[in-house]
Amino acid sequence: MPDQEQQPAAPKPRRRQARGERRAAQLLDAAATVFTQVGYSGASTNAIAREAGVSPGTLYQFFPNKEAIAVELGGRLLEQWRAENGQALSNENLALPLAEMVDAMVDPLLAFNHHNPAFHVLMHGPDTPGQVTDAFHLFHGAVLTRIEEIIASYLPSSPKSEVSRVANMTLALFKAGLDLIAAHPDERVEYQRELKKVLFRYLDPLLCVSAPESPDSPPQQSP
Amino acid sequence: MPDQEQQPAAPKPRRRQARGERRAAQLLDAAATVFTQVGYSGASTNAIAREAGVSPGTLYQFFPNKEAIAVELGGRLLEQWRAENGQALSNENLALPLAEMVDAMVDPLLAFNHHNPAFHVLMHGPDTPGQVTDAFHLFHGAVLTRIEEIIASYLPSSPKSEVSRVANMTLALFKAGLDLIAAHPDERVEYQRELKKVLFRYLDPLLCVSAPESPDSPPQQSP
Amino acid sequence: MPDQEQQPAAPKPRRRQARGERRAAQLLDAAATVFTQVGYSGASTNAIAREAGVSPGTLYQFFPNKEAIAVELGGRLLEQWRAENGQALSNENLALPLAEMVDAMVDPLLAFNHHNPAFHVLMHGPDTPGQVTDAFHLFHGAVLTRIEEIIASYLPSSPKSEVSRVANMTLALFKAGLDLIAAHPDERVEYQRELKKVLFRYLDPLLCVSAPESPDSPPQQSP
Amino acid sequence: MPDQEQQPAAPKPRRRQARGERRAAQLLDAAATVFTQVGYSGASTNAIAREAGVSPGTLYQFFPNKEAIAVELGGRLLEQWRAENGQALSNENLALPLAEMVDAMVDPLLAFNHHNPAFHVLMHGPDTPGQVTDAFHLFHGAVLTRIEEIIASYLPSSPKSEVSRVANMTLALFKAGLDLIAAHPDERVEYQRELKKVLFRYLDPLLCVSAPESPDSPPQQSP
DNA sequence: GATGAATGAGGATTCATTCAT
DNA sequence: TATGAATGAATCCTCATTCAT
Repeated sequence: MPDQEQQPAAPKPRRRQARGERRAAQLLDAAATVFTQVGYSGASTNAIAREAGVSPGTLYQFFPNKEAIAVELGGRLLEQWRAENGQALSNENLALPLAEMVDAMVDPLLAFNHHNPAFHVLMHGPDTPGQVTDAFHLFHGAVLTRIEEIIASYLPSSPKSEVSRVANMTLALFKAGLDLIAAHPDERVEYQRELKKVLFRYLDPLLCVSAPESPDSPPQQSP
Repeated sequence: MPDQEQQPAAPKPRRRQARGERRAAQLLDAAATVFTQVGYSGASTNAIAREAGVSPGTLYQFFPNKEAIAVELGGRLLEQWRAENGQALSNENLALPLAEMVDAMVDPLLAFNHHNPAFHVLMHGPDTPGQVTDAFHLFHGAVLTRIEEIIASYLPSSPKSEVSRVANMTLALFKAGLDLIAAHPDERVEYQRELKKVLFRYLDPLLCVSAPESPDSPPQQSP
Repeated sequence: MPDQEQQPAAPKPRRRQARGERRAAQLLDAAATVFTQVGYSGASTNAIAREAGVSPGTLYQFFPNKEAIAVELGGRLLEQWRAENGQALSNENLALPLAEMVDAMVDPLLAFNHHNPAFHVLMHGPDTPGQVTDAFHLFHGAVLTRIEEIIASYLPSSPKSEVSRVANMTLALFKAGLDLIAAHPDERVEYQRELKKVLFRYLDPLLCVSAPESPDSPPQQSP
Repeated sequence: MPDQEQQPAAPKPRRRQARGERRAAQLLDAAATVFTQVGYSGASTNAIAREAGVSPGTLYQFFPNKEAIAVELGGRLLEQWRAENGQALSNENLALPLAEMVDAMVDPLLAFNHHNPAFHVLMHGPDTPGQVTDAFHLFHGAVLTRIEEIIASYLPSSPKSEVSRVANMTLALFKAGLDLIAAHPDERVEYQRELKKVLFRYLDPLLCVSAPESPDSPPQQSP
């Protein structure tokens, strides 16, 4: 009965996994489903357990509370995203022209969101402020940090606060697009195109200013 | 126990109705406060009643359920918005160049939202889908319709579906800006400026194409 | 529909009473019953509500939580005790010789406890430390304070700390007697007598020392 | 994986039993710790297992239920007490004058309780009657029996029922003292002295009456 | 109209205990 | 034998809504 796990350096990695790891994953799957169906506040831990086909007690063997489920689900989505798309983007895309960069980010992200609708839910969090503690800040923050890195590479001479602001705005625009697509599933391609327009047009002028080496940037904001 | 209230325009519309009207307003005020503090899902009808200084039973004398409160609050906000800003915008602004138009819309809207934070809450609705039935569709729809009218006046030759899409996107962008400002209250002016950039840059190219009669379309944001 | 209550000085005593006051009392009665049957930790709020013939929600209209029930029940018992026995003891008994004083206190207290077995429960509190917060400290403290007053009147020249210690011990002895009687209901008179012996013999020598005017106090502690 | 343990008296009582014995002891230690911290009702079997560093399943391999843990812990405490103090007291002390007898019992008992705070917990049991079945009756009974023996030796001519009653009262007084010391840890010596006063004064007159053969009964607490 | 009492299903979470490995 | 997963009823408490007064 060998452990699936291979961690040569860790002497006692606690083999609480075989069944447990599977259950945890099962529960996260269930949580993703329920979150998607009824939102975060609407999701009851009992409903998640039921969806996972286990008893409520079992859920609490793996997660100390509802928020922790969201946290871990967010973590898993992030990992999954990186596993699927991470490497490609990390390095190469930073050199791309903006239009292609936007394509290279938005298309896979929207595809990912399409296959993992819980992503959308976690990006928004509950409408009840005060419950937006760790779970969503973590997730949101992780995404934001990545965007900041990318933006920073395009705006190397801008102050940190502005980079941060542009990143925040970019993320907000993306979320807006996510909402629209969720609200108009039959116009997903159109809205996807529209979203990319928004992002491109928002970011393009910013880049021209701080990247004067590209001589023919269409819009000049202030002549 | 004489009524303190003086409504010169409505001479004597039944003491009861006057008092009732006041109660309803009181309750809507309370709802706005509570919604702002704890969000829509977080707001309990009991809390709203308490905030209004009345009993839960009284609340249900004026509103059949929690959602109806949101509906009416939305209606009242819309009315209030029109009363304060409506006329000015309705006609004159349609002729403005885009940059000024964006200013003329965004600034007052953000100011309005600043003074009526429930606006923000109602624009988003609960994170629990399925509860987003009437209340928020109504409100959202009302706002959207107005935006569609404006967009349509700028894009007279575009098909309705595209006008609608652009309006939806515009509204979504505005909501994104609302979120950002709510999340970064100390950078409100910066984000306000950023939001206007986004809107202007998104809309400007659309207009150029379909409105060739304005010769100097290349954006001049602030002359 | 006149208010039962007569508070001439209070202009707005809130007439939330008629039914409510009755329910609250009902709930306290039920709580007393349940506490007596299954102890404080064993008493579930649902069980108390059921015993009172109301729904759990109703209970929470009157008491914010389980502990508050204990607090109010303690308060009510104290009031009831004072109403029934207070005046008599308050002043006159302080002049009595100790043996009569002990009789005058222990007999009515035990009788009271016999008719209000929740008294016993509240004197002990839950066996779970950390839950012994307000509810039981309040009750215990109220009883203790009264004992301290009495003890102080017998030991006028003793330092406060010693008075307090003697009072604490006296109360502890009384609680011990309470336990014994609860554990041996068929020997109540015998244990009652025994308890009085304990108290008398414990207190008598203390008094002699500080009250040298009583010449023939049987035990002399140090010859 | 050699056993660290060395039990010279039991040469080789099965490796398993040795380990098992150790586990049980481990669990009882953990139980003592947890009981002391959160009381009997507050102690969850999971918490005990965790404190012992084993899994809940393991706990149930040694004890059929929570109560059994208390029973065995009580047994172990009794054994331990006997091992440490038993012989000395058993025979010799019965001949002592009361004052010395009280010293000879109370001091070691309080010391023992100080080093084994679970003793206190087990003496009281849960505040939930009905759970006070075996576990606490056993423990309490064992202690009581010993006290009865001692009392009986001082009251040889009294009826059994009275001996029993005096023993019960004595035990109750001792428990009261335990409580006081637990509640006032910084006054432990004072309360210890006070407790001995109580016991001496309670028991002394009883003894004089039925034991006239000791000529100088009038108490000399410390010669 | 207004009040506050009443409801009862449901929510998150715990826990003694059992089972599969 | 030890583990940790699994159970499910029970706990305290909340809330939208209704009802008697």
